[in-house]
Amino acid sequence: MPKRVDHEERRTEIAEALVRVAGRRGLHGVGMRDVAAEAGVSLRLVQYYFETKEKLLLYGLEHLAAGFGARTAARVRAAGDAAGPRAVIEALLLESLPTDKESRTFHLVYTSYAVLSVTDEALAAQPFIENPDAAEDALAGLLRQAQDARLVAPDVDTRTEAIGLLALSAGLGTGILVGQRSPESAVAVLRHHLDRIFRDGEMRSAAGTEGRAG
Amino acid sequence: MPKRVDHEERRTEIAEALVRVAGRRGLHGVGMRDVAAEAGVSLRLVQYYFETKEKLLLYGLEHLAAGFGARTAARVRAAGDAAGPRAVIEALLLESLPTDKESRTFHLVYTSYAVLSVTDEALAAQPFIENPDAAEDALAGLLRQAQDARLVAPDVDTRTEAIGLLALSAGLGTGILVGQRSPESAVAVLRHHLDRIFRDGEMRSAAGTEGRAG
DNA sequence: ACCATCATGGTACGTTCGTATCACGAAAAT
DNA sequence: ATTTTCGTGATACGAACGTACCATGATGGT
Repeated sequence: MPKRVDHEERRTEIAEALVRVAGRRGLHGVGMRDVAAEAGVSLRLVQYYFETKEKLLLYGLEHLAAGFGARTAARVRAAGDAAGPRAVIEALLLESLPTDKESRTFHLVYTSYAVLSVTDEALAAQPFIENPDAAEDALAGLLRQAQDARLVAPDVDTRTEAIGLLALSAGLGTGILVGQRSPESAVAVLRHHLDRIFRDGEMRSAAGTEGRAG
Repeated sequence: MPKRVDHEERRTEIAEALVRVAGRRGLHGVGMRDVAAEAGVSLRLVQYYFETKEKLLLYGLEHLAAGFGARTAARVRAAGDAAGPRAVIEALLLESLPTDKESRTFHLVYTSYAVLSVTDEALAAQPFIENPDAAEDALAGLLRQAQDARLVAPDVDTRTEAIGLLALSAGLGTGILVGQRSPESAVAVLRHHLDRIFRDGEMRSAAGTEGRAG
């Protein structure tokens, strides 16, 4: 047999080529031939590793989501070493803003997938439910953690606040994507809301501490 | 000449057919023939009233945006007769949530357009900047108005809050669209944030009134 | 050394899409 | 009454797309 290539690695390369061309020309209008050319392989090869386009798209979505998860985890880990919950939360939310070109590509393609999944039942809407739910749980946990550390007021509904922050950052992200809003202003708005949550926490928990512990 | 048909009316009918089929099968994968069949006319007719597909898509976007604007204005007008700024703002924000099927279609197709506009330069990104900017101005104005009526604390940055509310509602809308979130919970989150803005206003402006006016 | 199998290339096929072309009836203009 | 222009239909065309098919080196197993 020939050189016994690593299939998974090859699939990854092709999937990344798919994401690249989708970031340039849009997920619509990306064809097998485009992916093949971008990956530097023949059309047959793309067919070989992914038998059908649908499977290619599905794998591309999984790869995209996995990459985002890893990037976010790395960013959170990097921020979580020294700083407190606020920094971790900020890192988590800022990662989901299309600030640099790489992040821009991710958000564009991911949003394209999300829109596609509404009408194309083949593209499971599962990732678009599970992943946000996981993020929501994580963020709610971090907020609760901050609440325990008296950085956030005890009467704050961490679940609702987590939902709101994620939806806010998603909305700001699309605003950046379509060119309506600058990344800087989006970051400012996001920080403003974080300030609100954490500032209120300081004030009220300080008052609460006085009342309770003298 | 034959029956001298109203061009604009015909274009509207076809554009609405476009939106309908786009809501069912997605904006991608909507072809001239599909639109023609949905509108109950021949392919040639679609070509006749819109020479090219690009022009059809553009007109469809304009029609969609105009319809949304009219619907929002009507809803705001209906709410603005009796109630205060809070009700008006709530009406404005709730209209931009895909609660019923009609609104769902609008949001899906509009979002599809937005995603398209990022890569297809033909589809002007203009509507996706101008319209949100207008909504932002309107909402900021309403908040300022509420601030003048002492319903919102004077130290609230109305512009930032308007941006945040709109981004929040956009993000919640996508969450509903992909099936991650129920319309009810989205409405609850939105109301929660409105409560926060207006509740803080009552408390602080009451305190401020005592301090200033005794 | 042989052979079965893996990796890869080239290419053809059927479909669908947007667009262009040809054709014709019908009514306003003259 | 004729002519010209408008509205509409049917259909053809070229391109692009996803997929299928055939071919062929290369190499690990025996």
